[in-house]
Amino acid sequence: MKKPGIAEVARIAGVSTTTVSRVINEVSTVSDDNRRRVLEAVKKTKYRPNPSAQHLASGKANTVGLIIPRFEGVFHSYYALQVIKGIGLAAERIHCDLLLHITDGRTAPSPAAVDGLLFIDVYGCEELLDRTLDEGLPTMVVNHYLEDLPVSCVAVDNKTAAERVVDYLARLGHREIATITGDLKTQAGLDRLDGFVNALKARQLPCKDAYLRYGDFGLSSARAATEVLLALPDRPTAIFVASDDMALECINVALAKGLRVPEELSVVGFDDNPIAAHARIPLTTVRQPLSEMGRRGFELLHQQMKGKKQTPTKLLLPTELVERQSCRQTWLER
Amino acid sequence: MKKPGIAEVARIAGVSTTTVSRVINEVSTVSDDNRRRVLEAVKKTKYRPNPSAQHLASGKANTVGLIIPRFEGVFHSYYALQVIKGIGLAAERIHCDLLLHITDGRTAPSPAAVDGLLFIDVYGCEELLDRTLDEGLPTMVVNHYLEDLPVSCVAVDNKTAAERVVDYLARLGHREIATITGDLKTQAGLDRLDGFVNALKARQLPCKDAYLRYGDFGLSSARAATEVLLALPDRPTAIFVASDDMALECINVALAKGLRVPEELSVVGFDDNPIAAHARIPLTTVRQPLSEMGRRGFELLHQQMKGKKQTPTKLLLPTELVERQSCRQTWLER
DNA sequence: CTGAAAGCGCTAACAA
DNA sequence: TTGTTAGCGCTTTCAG
Repeated sequence: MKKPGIAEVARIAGVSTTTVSRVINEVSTVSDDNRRRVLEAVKKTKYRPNPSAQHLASGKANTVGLIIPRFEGVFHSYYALQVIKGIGLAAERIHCDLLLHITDGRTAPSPAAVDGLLFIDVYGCEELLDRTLDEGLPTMVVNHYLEDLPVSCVAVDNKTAAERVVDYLARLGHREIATITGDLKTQAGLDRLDGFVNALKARQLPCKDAYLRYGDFGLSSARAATEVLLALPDRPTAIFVASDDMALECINVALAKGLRVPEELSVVGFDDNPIAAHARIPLTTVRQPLSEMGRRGFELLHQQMKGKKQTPTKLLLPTELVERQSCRQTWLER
Repeated sequence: MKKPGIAEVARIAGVSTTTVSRVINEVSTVSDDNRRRVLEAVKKTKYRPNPSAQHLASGKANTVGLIIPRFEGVFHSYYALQVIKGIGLAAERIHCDLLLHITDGRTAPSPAAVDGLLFIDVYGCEELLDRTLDEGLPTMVVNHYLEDLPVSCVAVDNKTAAERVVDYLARLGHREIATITGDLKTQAGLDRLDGFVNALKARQLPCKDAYLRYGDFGLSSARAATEVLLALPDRPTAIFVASDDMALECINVALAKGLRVPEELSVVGFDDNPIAAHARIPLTTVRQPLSEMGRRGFELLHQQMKGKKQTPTKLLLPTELVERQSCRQTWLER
């Protein structure tokens, strides 16, 4: 009792394999009568078409390659998983296969095996990306906005998010605003810093070098940065921290030094980790649509795959400032 | 300039397609001379075999299906990602493709498309697993130990880990030991509780009902549980918490109530999250070999795939107690 | 609306 | 050691 083939189904239904193929692919018109009989035979035999054969015969793989750069940093948070979730669910919905590759850029799915490639960021995979683009394979990059490359991408609008944090803090009356950055080797880290500095300048707020502390998304770096900041003679009244983990650590340090948060120090994080809402002092932070980024990326790629070769789509997803209890109006302004 | 096929390579090398196939698959013997010429032609044409065609012709897909249950809880920590990483790197190493499916159990990769199936846990996918087993497809379950099913699995030895935590705490002189459990719908949650209770009984330590607080891996549940525990007239001197996130929250609550940690309350977590080492009070916790679990699971499955149908392998991976600074000897015993 | 026949790109006997 | 020849299981013209 081996696997039934399309021929077996055809025999049972009393039609040709062509007709079976037609109803499987919901293509062309088939008489209701025949359709019914085929469906019946399919159920009876538990027939499942062989994807490889379909691919070979039709030229469509119905598969997208998912590239996850083999970069340690990627795995240090729940970040990537959220994105993968968005991609995975979107793919599942339309019954598209995902070929997962965690790679340092030197290995990759065979172009012949996929209809398109979806990169979760591009660390170390720049060459691979270039090659893919050359081959004309539909490609999408998620979580990294590539300004100059003719490739579709969807990322979170980190700059605007940072600017809005500054706006928010400024509206609360803060003028002495510092930041603890993320890893500046990442685009997220860089953009959040950029947006921060831009907003400060735009509002003519002081932008002291001493207020720019460089972190790397690690807790230790946040701790060190906070300590420096709080020891400053003109210590800031608010700190924009580039991740929730770091922000929570920042608050810990401040509290330990006897500072009251948010009364004497306002802190804003970034991510909206589940942990942020449940922290000792519920954290005001920036929510990023990670799953949505994955979903949108996949959906856009999928359109690209079946549509004409459109010009690359570039998408920047908006964030949302989630107000909780780690910020307060400065008494100076009251 | 379309994709070169094996025929094109053969033509350029001046040999038959069979010979090309032979050198591609490193099979049978080919004269050094021919091998060289084929390799050259391959390089020149940038030839890459079409996996679907290979699959169809050879019957080997060189692909394993990776099943991730579509269960919200799975995505709430960095947990799954570590496991995926282990699997992904192992697969990459031997150039095996991974077909990713995030599913609620009602969809699955076509059995014809894969040589084996690797489940990351089984929530909601029990039926799928049964069906797979019936079909005789090589199967492996990771992160869930299935005692009674004839299926290979590798999981973390949560019970023993919990027992060793109790041992450790007891050696420190603690007798009043409480626990905050994880979600008891998960095997990890259940086993950690089991191990805890067993160890208490084995050492004839008090095992009061009031000391067993049910959490769900969420921070709120940890907070509530801790508050109850600390309000007890005979409040425990040590708490074993089923996850680092919850343990950190537990410490937060204790600290807020004016308790000193670890002087007045020892806390042990579980996971060894990156965050545990960098917490205000570096957390003593249990390190679980997540990536290794993934890697081992994959490797075992792979052997199963190419070897004979062996009897299922069941593996329980040992954990490691990481001593940091959240526990202390009780003064009672000094 | 239906089916016969020709492959899709590759591998695997089987001969030579 | 090499090449010839059938397919693998499906889709797709192209007639009917």
